[in-house]
Amino acid sequence: MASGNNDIASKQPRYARVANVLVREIKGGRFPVGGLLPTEAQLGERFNVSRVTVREALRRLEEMGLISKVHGIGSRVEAQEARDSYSVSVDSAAEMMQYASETEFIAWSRADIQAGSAELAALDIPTDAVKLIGVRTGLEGQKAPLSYCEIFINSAYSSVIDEENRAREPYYRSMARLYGQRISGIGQEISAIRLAPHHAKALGQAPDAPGLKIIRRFYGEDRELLEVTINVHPAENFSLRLFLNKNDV
Amino acid sequence: MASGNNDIASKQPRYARVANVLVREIKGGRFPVGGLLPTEAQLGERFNVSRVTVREALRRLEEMGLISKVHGIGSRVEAQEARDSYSVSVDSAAEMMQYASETEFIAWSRADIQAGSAELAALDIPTDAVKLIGVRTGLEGQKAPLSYCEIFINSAYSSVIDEENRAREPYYRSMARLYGQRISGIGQEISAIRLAPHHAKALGQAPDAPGLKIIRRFYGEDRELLEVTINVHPAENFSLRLFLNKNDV
DNA sequence: GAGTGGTCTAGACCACACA
DNA sequence: GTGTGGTCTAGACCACTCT
Repeated sequence: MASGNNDIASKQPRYARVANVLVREIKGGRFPVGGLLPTEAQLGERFNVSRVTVREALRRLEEMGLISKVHGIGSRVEAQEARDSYSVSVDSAAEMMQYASETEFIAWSRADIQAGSAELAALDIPTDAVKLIGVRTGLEGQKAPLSYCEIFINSAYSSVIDEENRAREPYYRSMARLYGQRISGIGQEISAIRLAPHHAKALGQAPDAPGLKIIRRFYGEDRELLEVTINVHPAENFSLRLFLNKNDV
Repeated sequence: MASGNNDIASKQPRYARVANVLVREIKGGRFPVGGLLPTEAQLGERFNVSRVTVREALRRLEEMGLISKVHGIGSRVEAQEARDSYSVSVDSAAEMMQYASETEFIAWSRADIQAGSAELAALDIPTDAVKLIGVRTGLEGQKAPLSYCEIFINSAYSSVIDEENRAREPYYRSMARLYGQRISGIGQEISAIRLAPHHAKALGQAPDAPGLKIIRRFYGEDRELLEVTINVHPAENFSLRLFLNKNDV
């Protein structure tokens, strides 16, 4: 067979046609979830295209989350409908967290907490942890702190805390440097609260003023929980912005 | 040349070796941001691999956000460092927004607003819009509403609003059905507020109680702003959860 | 060993951007 | 027109999984 795209009534590439047919057939139930697609060779024969073209089509299905491929096994159907997937792309996790690069954490107190304690259990922290309480401020002693922080660090990595009790970079980044631990995922839980007296005092706000509370969980390679942070921001000068880009599909 | 991977001291595929070298060279400044990479043919010659292999390598760089490809032009260097990218994967945009599937929006009032008015300008809405005010409730007349809503719909798509002034699905989904408009991106802006009297009344809360305010902007194909929603939730029974998965890289 | 996906090649034509 | 990336083919060997 020559090359190019000679099909009738077709302006789209061949792999797209193959992909579309397969998407429709998966949606229609011809290939049930959990089952295997025909082999690449069989699909090539069926659609009269080369294996490379079949693979290009399957790549799209994979990106859509419809199938996964397993070496030596085949292409497994994972879902009947393409997932909606949105991505947050930023230059660094720090930027996503909206740490201005010129902020600094100042710890006021430090405590070691045993796994199983009520406090850790409430936060789903399964390991021993070091708890730091403090505030995040702009650099060079600005007026009011930006947020009130409680930080729990997995004891296995507690050496990222230096004696100075100040930190100009997030602890998970220190972990990456010192232990080679990379962040594999971040959970965020955002809610509004009424500032407690100690929050209000630390932030220079009126008691009972509204505040934004953000709990973040940082997970490492093996879904190990590395760090949990609780940030309380005064409502007045803080909002969280996220832009989610729809992925292909 | 035969096939396979005959290189010395190399267990990784050839495209990976090509990709690694290029990543290092981009990082090192050999190919400046904004400039073009050598053509695929030139790279194939340099690394002694076929063009298909070069393309596989460039595909990786593209996924890392290091380059973008422009048909007829070349491969443009976009960044010196791989971006951190986190994705939110959910079954639907509705789930991401944490609409329980059993909620319903009830509009109390409707108004047409001209582009350029102060209200629209404050929200960066460039077009005429229809403004709906109402609440989101659980189905079957539950107690208190879940949130107080203001919804601005681009006038060009206002026919998604039915006369009943109730909606069991998000309007952007109706747009997809009626106009074929797909959501390409979503902006979220989250802040804590003190409930205004009309919020408190609608939500059955004490005045001045804290609340979570979420402004969402829904963009269509051409970055056209389709819909803006403002949701105010009582602090007590609402928190926003997001899980961000680190992408490859 | 048999069968699957993973990688690779050489060569070809098409679609797009720019001069 | 010239040159780029986009798509496609036929055929090949490698790496993995299962029997």
